[in-house]
Amino acid sequence: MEKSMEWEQKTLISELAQGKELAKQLRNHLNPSSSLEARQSLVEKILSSYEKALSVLNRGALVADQPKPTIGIMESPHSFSNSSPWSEVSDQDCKQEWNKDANKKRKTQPRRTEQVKVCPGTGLEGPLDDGHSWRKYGQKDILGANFPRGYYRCTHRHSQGCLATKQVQRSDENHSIFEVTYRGRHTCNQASPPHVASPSLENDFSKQSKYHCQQQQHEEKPKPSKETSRHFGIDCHQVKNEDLGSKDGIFPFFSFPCTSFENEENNIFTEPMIENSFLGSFSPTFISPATSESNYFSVSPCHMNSFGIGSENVQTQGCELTTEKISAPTSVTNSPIRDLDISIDYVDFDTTFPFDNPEFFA
DNA sequence: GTTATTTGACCGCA
DNA sequence: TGCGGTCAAATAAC
Repeated sequence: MEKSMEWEQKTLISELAQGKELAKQLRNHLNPSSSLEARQSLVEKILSSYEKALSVLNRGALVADQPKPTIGIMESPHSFSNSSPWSEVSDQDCKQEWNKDANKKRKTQPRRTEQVKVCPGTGLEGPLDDGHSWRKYGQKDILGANFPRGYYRCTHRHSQGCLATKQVQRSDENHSIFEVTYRGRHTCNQASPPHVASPSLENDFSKQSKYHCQQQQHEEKPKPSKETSRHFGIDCHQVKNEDLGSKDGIFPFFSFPCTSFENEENNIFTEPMIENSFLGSFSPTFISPATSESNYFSVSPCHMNSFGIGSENVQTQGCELTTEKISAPTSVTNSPIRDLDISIDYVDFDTTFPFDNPEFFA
């Protein structure tokens, strides 16, 4: 508990410090010779940092007096209770929603959207490995979208009644970006074999020649072998929390690629810290296997700083982000920690934290 | 033979 | 009634 608070504190400090650092960089970019792109990028990063910090604070205020769920294994949706830190509005909604027939549509179901950018050449071979196994159950042309939307559900749907689903939609504007929308909550307890190369989502969409536009074709690569698929990477991974009207935290997690945690200076997640603070509490999903659309990507070190989200465009849509869970799938070959699922929920937030202490913000 | 994917059909909501 | 989401049979891959 104490460790958790310390970790949260570090998170806040890290985010704020990062914001400060980025602001400094932005200042340096204020001269006319600096590119607009660079400035915009910095602004986004700064906003991201502060949003992150604020979300931690907001959530902390919300959950301070509430018991925390154990992380990792998604709670059964039927087990939602008002004692959950994710209660508030969404709990009721979710209970209502989830009590319905699992097969019924749940349009109001809380969801979270991630944007996964595929870097051509280093490309991404599939949707993010969020530590769960997914099976595609449908694909649909969406009005106004150039690319079809893929529908996936947890492979443990039948065996364990896991109702989690996700939708993968290739972005129209940027074909290298996949928007992954998660719905439902994993109730499965995964105990699967290690990562295995799997069919790629990129291929999935690539195969659909009718959706190929000329512009895109140069981006599309021939179907890589399983071996080569390991060398693809994510350039950017944006995470949005949608439907936050629910304030639910049903998907209270970020998901981002991370590095191998080898740089203690840039990463607050040093290996010992991870082992001591995180791994011990992680669910099996933390070390879950590759999924049918798992990624095997290498991640540039810059993608993991401070909270590991720094250079990621982590966005929260709508209002507050009440809880967060961090998933940091990494290359099997690159990282000693393959899948990192870190829930900040796990961290107890103490409202007695000395925010009024000037030293904290120094 | 088993498992995963594809795809047309169906259902329900707006 | 159109559209998004899901089902389930057919097919492919392993």
